[in-house]
Amino acid sequence: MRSETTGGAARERTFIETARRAQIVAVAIDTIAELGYAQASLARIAGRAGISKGVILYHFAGKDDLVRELVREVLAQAEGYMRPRIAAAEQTGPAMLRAYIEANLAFMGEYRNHMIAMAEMARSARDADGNRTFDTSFVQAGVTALRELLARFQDLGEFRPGFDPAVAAAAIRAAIDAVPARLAADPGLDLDHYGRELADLFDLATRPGSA
Amino acid sequence: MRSETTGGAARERTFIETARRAQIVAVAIDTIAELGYAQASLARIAGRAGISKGVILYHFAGKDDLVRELVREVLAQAEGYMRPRIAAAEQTGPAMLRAYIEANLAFMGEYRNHMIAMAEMARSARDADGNRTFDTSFVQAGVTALRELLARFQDLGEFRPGFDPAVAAAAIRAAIDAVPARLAADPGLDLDHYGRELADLFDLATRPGSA
Amino acid sequence: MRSETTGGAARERTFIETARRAQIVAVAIDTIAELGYAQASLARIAGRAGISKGVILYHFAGKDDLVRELVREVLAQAEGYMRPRIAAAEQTGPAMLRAYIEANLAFMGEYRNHMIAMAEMARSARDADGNRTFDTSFVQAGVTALRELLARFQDLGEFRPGFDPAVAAAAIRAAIDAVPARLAADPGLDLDHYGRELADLFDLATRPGSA
Amino acid sequence: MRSETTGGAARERTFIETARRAQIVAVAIDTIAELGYAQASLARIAGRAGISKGVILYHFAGKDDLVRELVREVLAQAEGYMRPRIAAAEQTGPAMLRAYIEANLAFMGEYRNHMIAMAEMARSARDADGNRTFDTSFVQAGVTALRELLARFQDLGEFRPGFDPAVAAAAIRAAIDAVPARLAADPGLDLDHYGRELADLFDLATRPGSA
DNA sequence: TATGAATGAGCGTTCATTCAT
DNA sequence: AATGAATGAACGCTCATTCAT
Repeated sequence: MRSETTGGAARERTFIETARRAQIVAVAIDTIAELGYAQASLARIAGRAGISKGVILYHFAGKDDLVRELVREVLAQAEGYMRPRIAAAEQTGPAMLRAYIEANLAFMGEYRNHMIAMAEMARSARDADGNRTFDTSFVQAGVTALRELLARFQDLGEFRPGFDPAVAAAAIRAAIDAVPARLAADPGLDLDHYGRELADLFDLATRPGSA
Repeated sequence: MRSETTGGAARERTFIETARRAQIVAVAIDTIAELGYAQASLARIAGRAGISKGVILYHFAGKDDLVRELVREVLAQAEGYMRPRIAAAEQTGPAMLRAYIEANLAFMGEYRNHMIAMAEMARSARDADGNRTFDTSFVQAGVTALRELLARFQDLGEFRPGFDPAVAAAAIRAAIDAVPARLAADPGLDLDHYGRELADLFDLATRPGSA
Repeated sequence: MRSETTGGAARERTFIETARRAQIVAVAIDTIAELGYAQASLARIAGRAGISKGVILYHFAGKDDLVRELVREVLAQAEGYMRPRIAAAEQTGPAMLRAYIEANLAFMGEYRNHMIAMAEMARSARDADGNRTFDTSFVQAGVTALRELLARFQDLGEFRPGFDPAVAAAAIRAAIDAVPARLAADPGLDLDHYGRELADLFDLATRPGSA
Repeated sequence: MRSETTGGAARERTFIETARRAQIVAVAIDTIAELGYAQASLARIAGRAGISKGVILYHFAGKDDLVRELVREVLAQAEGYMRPRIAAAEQTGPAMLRAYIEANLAFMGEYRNHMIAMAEMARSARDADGNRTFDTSFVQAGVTALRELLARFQDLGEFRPGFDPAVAAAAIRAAIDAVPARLAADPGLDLDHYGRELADLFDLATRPGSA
């Protein structure tokens, strides 16, 4: 098990351990996405994975640890997916904003459950005292990055000067984050269309020289 | 006892019963808003209300029933608050959209916990099998009404013809629904400013003759 | 349940609650005495009491609470039993010491399991970090009271001046505390005889004018 | 693997095996002494030893086996330490009793954790059914040896004829066995003083011609 | 109308132990 | 000789719910 023996020395991971951890995280993602965080008990996750509850606790220090790993993983995957797409866009404000929105939606199409699970996590995961485990921090992080992008190009005159980048960033993120729920309700949703429409809306909303 | 929305003879409620139900719902709203749905056990709610757990189950058929009532109540309150404000606006698409957004934000300012609790509910409340108690239905309802408004005035030429009213409605609702979370993180948030900014963004995004 | 509703206002206890608490404490005493603290799980105690595990947790805030109540009760009982016996003795050092020892042994005869359970508690009960729940404190308390008695009458010249009251008190308490274990091993032990012998030994050991 | 005290062909132990067993026992002693028996899980012991849990179970048949070995070892060490000290004393009852008590205390000073662990064992170690692993047997053994010593010299007239050697032996052992706990509570305890005081007390209590 | 009592399922976690490697 | 992987039972505890009063 993790760090049972070593005193923090970052110990290598076995092949089998890596595989199991990945499997467990994957099953956890699906479970959370389908049943919600509160219903995703270790027993339920283990059951779906066809393993005993103990296995999870052998590989993870606790439910918290599993959840944290899960979030880390999805975040890494999302970034790995989206960063090149945004980098590939023309480096102007509007083009990057469109690329950002569309890349997000594309990621959702390919990693649907990952995103649904993340949305669940972000809003539901709390400790026993009711304090948020991720007290908006990682949602906040996304909003902040976006706000900075908007502000930077607003200063350069590529966006309309009048709007508050904080509010715009929040609105854009919210529109994106709402997609998983819609997707769950209507699995046939056309994400390409959705992404383009969303990009259009916020493009117009932030385009210079309109107000 | 009886409290399910029995289809049959909708038995009158005594004064005391009405009062108790209202009290319980009020405490439940605050509890959910502060601690989250998962931590809002009947025991906790009863404790904060200064009554015994049994009282809740005397007045409500179960937790589900309480939650359903809670949602019903908040929705009714929200509608009662917003409808006149929207009706008071100039009856054009853009004006009504602005009124809609600003009324929503204003409501949040005055009934903060109500809205936070609603957001918790919408995303968290599930039964033991993981099925959503409100399978997006009431969020959906809000989106649908908004979509119809957009579509109607789009047909009349008061909105830009090119956009998909469904996507726009979803984006607007999402931006509004994200506010409670931001409010929880930053209680000093200026809702008037936020509302105006949001209205500006979506006004520009939907204004005719821009694309 | 305790303090579910009230905010510390010491709420009266129902007849039934009092009875249940007493029953549970009694069964817990027997269970701990017979099986040891570590084996005395809530489930085991409940099983022996013919009730469900939940009942215990309904009446006590947790295992800790139960244990604390148990200790409190036994201590109170022991004091109620012994105090009059010691008070009834001639108020000289040696006579009181003898009365103290014999009263202790007599109590053990009548409340055998109580004392065995106490001994278990004193030495075994620890929290999850390995810290003693009763870090020798209540054993210490007994030793301290005894030491003071010895010291007081030593000053008055009723005990031999040469000995260290702290060591003597510890030795006497230890000799007494060892009895439950012997009793468990040999249920036929003659406690009267044992008590008299013990009193003789420590009488001689502390008598003035011998060294 | 084999490590139970098999009655049969007592298979030789390799050097490495002997070393590992000794190491494990040593760590177990410290762990039990510091955290108590209940907290001294195999995982915890292995962790402190820097080895995997499996190693312990490779070298010992189970936790029981480890504990038994531990006790055997400490007893052997204690005897090796004390026997020469007692043999070196003048071979009279009182002198040997004093030597016995002081040798015990001296041993505690030098092998503090060993004795604390022993005390924990003696009173706490039980199997899953609550039966004592050492049903007082080894404590009993110590008491018996002491009782025989007292009885022998009592017959020779070197001790006061009136007392019951069984009770006296039990009291003396109890006084000695209580020291580890006091030592844990007050690490600065002066064991020499304590030993001398104890010896004085029991010397006077058993001296001939006093009653 | 309300309460206190009790239940049973489920939770996350710890643990000694087994087993293949 | 040693390890890592896995298991299953048990633990203390929380919860929604039932029921007699």
